[in-house]
Amino acid sequence: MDGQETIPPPAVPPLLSPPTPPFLPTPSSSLHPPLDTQMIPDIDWVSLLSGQSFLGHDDHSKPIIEAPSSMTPNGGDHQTENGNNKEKRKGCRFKKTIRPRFAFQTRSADDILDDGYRWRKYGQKAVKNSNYPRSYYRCTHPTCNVKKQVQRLAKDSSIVVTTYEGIHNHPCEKIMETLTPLLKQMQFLSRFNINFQP
DNA sequence: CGAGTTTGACCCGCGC
DNA sequence: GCGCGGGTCAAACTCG
Repeated sequence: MDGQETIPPPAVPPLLSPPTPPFLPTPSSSLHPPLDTQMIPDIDWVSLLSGQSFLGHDDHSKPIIEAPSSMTPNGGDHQTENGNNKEKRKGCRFKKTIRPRFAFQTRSADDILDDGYRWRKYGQKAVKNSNYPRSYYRCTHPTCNVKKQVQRLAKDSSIVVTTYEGIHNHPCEKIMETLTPLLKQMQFLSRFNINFQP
């Protein structure tokens, strides 16, 4: 091992039931959490929202699936400077890097669960042994390279399997939108030394 | 008009 | 070496 962690990959990623979907239970009414998801009580939402890693800071926060090597172009940030230069894609695509990856199932009518981040779909593929296509999404934040795959279970079409790859390096927009006025108000009130005591 | 989606083509890794 | 399957690109298209 050359210093790199090799996480034993599940040959076929088992579709584990969730400890935790990383969708964010924000107070925003625009969010539509899946109908049947479970939350991990100990998840570090602060770290998650602040864009820090929430994986592996403790035993209980292990990702559901740790995939070993996801193929990411140029270590994850792949931009062809000239779109027409397909030759550049040769050889620099699919560099193997280790990125945190985890999946979870949700029972939902919607394929896309609103996790508070903004996603842009960049592909869709029919998957073998499945009637449902797999959709590929990328975080729209300019410096963030998190991806996710969304696919319905062939056996149970009401279950959506979402696989996240990478960690957001920016706060969740929707939560920040919601929390910012709240925090300002708290700051304002704290000036007058108001204690919130029961 | 900009942002997001669709979709066919392309590329790569892997198993045989 | 070849074919298959999965992942990504990018032009065309749609939508607000």
